[in-house]
Amino acid sequence: MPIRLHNSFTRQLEDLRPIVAGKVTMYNCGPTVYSSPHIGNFRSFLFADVLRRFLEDQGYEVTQVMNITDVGHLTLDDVEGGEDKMEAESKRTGRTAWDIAKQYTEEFQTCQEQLNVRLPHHMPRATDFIEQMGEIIEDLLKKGVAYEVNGNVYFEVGKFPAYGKLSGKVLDELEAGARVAVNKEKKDPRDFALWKVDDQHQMQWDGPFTGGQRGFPGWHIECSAMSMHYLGRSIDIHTGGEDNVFPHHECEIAQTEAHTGERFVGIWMHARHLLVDNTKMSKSLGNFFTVSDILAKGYTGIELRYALTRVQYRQSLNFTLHGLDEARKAIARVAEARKRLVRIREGEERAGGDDLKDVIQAAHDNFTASMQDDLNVSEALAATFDFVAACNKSEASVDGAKQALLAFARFEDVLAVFGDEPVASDAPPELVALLAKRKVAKASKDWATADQIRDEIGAAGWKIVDAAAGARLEKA
RNA sequence: GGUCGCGUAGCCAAGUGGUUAGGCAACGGAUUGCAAAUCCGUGUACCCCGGUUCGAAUCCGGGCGCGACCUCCA
Repeated sequence: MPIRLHNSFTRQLEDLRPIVAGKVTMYNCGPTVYSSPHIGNFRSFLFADVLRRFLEDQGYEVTQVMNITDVGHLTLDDVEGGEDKMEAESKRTGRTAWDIAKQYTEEFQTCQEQLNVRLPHHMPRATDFIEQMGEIIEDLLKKGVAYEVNGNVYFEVGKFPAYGKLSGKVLDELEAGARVAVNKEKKDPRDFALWKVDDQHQMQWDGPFTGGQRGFPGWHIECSAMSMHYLGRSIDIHTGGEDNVFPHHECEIAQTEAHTGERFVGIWMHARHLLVDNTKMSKSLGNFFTVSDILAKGYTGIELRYALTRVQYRQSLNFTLHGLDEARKAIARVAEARKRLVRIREGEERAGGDDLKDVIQAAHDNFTASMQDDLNVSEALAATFDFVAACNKSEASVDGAKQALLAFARFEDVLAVFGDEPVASDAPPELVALLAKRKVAKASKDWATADQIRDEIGAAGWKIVDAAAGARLEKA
């Protein structure tokens, strides 16, 4: 069974057919580092991470590139005025744009670790690729699909007939002046900037193309440059949030394909936006969360990851704090089942005779089929929970437990929402001794002593679990 | 206005012409000296109205409601 993925470009599910058999090249639109990344950003990044993990699970050699946008992302208020997000934040805080970019890049990387993200192979910064952007601009100027006015360089959309195909926009509909002041420099209001002249800009470079003046690059050109640098002219998969479809990805296609004459991307994939309490996340509504906001409330990275991953990427996901509580319980259910299997494997709990072979096979098959179906994580989780129930009901043999744990390890490898394999028991010896004393007390019906010992163990941060198979200690 | 998506049991959420998705909660049971924890069991739900069909929550048409995008945004 091939992996089927939804291609935004064709609006259809398509079999993944990499350019080079067995290898997948993937580019993910990454963060703009002018403020703390929020959980909505991470829904997209986690989607990319799960995609990469599943491709690797399926035996593909993946090369993953995620850019860090540290320049040239123009603000709405000032789209044609030349100020970008980094500059705006700099003005607001009185710090340099370079400082701001550095701080938030580091914060982004910390969040990735907290959320159990497998790091992309390359995470290039736009500011390190000015020269490569210049090469593309130079070529587009030479080909006559870009033009220069007062030092500013624009891509001439009218020269690229396929413009609008990804987003489904008809050119005529992109009317001038709808939401943005008309820029008289442009031949056509739809034309977009490749290079902006601005000698006030903190981040400025000599124009990296013939006759180029000092300034900074437009937003879209960075992804074309970095994608081509690391992955070549044509790549298999390009991901981003749904808001990237237009204009960002539309512009990427235009400038890249006008430059190379080849198809830029095989499959475009876009993650639906996250909603919080059924409405768009925004600072003014008070439903805006960064990763650290959630961690500060006492939730773990993995709980947040579960909550952000559990719904398929193309469905809108409604994030709530209640959802985090549910995630915590669901994760615990999986952990409990794994713990029991570990105890059986380690000989700490009596093993049965069931090798769980059929159950394990069904779990693997269902999990794989779900993920192959355009990364249907909800179904893959259902397969996992069915497996939990089956394991709990079984009288697993030592080998059965061992194999079942390997299956759980695989599901964790792909989704990374359950955590590492739990340890059977690592209680300190003195507490184990106390537990033995309690057993004696209980046998002689000395409840006072037994309860006292339970309190002592509780005070040490552990709890006694009286199960049918005998009492054991677990971290409270 | 244009484009697109959604409406599933208390909540979250898969599925998509005939077979119990799953999670959380709730309820019942097992276990226990009591408790905690855990495990097992229990839900016949698909916005409304027409149509197609032997059969529709699933397809078609209409309606109502919600949301997203339309050069800030993952």
